[in-house]
Amino acid sequence: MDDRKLSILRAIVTDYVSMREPVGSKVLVERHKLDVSPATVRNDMAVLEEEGYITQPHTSAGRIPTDKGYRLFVDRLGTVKPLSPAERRAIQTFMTGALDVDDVIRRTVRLLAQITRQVAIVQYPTMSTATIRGVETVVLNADRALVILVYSSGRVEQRPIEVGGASELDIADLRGRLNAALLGLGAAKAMEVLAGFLETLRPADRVLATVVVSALVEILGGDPSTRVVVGGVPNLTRFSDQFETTVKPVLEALEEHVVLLRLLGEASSSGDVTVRIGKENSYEPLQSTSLVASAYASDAASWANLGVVGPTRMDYPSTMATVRAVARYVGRFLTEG
Amino acid sequence: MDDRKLSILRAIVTDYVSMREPVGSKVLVERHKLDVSPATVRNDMAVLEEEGYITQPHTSAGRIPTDKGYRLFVDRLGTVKPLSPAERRAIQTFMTGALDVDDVIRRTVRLLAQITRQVAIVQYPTMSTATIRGVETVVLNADRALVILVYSSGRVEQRPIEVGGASELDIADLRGRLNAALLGLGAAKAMEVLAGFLETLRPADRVLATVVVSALVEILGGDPSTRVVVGGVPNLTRFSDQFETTVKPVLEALEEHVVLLRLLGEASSSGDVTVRIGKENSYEPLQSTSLVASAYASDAASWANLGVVGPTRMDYPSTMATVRAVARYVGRFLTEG
DNA sequence: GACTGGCACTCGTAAGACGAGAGTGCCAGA
DNA sequence: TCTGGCACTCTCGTCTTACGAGTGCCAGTC
Repeated sequence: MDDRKLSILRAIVTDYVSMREPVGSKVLVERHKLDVSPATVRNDMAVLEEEGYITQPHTSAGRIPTDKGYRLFVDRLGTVKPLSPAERRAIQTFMTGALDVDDVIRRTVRLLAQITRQVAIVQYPTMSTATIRGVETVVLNADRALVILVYSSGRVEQRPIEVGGASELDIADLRGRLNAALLGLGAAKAMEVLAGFLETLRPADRVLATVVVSALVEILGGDPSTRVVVGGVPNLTRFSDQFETTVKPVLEALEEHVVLLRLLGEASSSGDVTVRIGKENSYEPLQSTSLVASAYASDAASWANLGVVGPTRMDYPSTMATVRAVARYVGRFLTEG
Repeated sequence: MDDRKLSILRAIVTDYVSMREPVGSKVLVERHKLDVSPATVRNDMAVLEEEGYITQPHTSAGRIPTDKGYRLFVDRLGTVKPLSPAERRAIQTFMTGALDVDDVIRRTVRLLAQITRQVAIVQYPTMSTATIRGVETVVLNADRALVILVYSSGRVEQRPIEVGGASELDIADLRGRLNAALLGLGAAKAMEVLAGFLETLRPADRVLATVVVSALVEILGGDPSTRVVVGGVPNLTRFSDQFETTVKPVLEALEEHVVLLRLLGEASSSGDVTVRIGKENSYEPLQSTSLVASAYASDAASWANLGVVGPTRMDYPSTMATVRAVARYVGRFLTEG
């Protein structure tokens, strides 16, 4: 991959992000003073298209980046864009006067949505370090049983369920799998795992599992760290084109808090800001969007996540810088007072 | 106002609500077996239009109801539509397994959004009966002061503010006005009043007042009863027509929780379900929608509000029945345990 | 006096035609 | 390897036209 081709890709991405329309060879040469002719650029673009980095909406339109193109841009081409003084100031001061954790989170969401002008998602901080010590089941009679969740802190929660005549063997087997999957996890992580747990089972086992998992989800839902707060939804209107096909699924996805929790968790398992672009997202309704996420320190030992969701056509350098800065700031605020 | 004209108005409203397009004289006669000819209906429609109950989107289209038409329908024509068995069952069971108040509210929002297929708004229940005993101010120096809020329970909250050189006289005057407006109110009511407080002042006084009111809003924001939870936002997509003009302002309005709190409070100050249709709403971005709201008992002595927001073209009888039923059920659940 | 059938009229919408413009791919030549 | 030139394609906006739904009005009937 040629240096010039990379510059062209970079130019296409930045131009498309700011102009919001397919970019052609001529305007590209003009706006980025590449020292070659449009024809040369066209040849390079043909290669870039061949290799899947850009695509044409239709013949005789300019090119737009593909998910793969954005990925390359984010990984190798994006230059770190420093925050504007106004943004820096906003981040420095947005916590002054925060009342409690609820308030901190609400402020964080608002800030993140406002600066990035996108939809912000913030997970509640993990306050307890308790992890799951075990899942137990107690069969009461042919129809009913108890699901019991034991935390390392010693706390115990239980829910009655209807087992609809499942055999004790089945129940024991499921319990084993659940323990294998959940042991040692915090509430939030456990919730994430449960979100994808049913798919790991044979369809025949899912009837019983659905009931048990629901009970566990209800129990875990009592823990603040399994919750997320969403803000800046009106920013979705800046998608503008195609409402029914693009915005509707995203709106629906944003109400699926458990899914959001999982996506945030997947995205920011590594240390720094992480980006999931379009189809890289495991959740289909969000595959026309990108997720920029980061973990933040919620106390000395534990982490929670936050991020923003926006169109794949987003200003990645700025967004990443903002998410990183906010995550660091909130982390410092929560851990140091 | 003639009996037949009323039937025609009723027919127009129900037809337009279910078909979502302007309704003409011919189809009206066919679908509602009115025993008159289309020409007669047309004459009546001309009168109804004259009197402002219906209107034509353009010359050769059918008629659609105006806000005034819906109002008459709601007040005099709507027949109470009983809930479907499925809905009744959903309401009966949706609370089973609720963990805490947070969970009750989340479940209520989800239920309300799901049954009405509209956007649901639920105010947090009022848990404390504390009211405001007084607003105090302490001037620290030329620039800084303290705003102090004293509750009847004895609790005291304070915030520092920057007064930017306002005279002690101005500050005392403002304090007097605030006390007059807020004394004896609960946190939620106080928040509602503050939402409209600035407009009651002369523009010259607003600079200082803005600062003080913000401080009070921050303090009051600590009380759960000043919070609202919104759900079912994806249902907005069923507006479908005109995204930019219709849905965007509504989305933005839905993030203005203080405004929502005020609207809910205004709407359901009376006992039963209340409806605000289109322009009847005091908040401009929501004037293309209707609000159906009701109070619910949050404990033995106090009330909070809930409701749904939808297009003015909504099924009022069903929506009202649902809101009423949910409000009653939640009230009973909270007061009786 | 109230209702009805008939008729001319209006106006939005869908479908087609058409030109302009943007952008491309390709090729021959530097 | 790059460039200028050129024919080609495809979208988009505009214009025209035909259609159909729905109306208002009027003269006639019960």
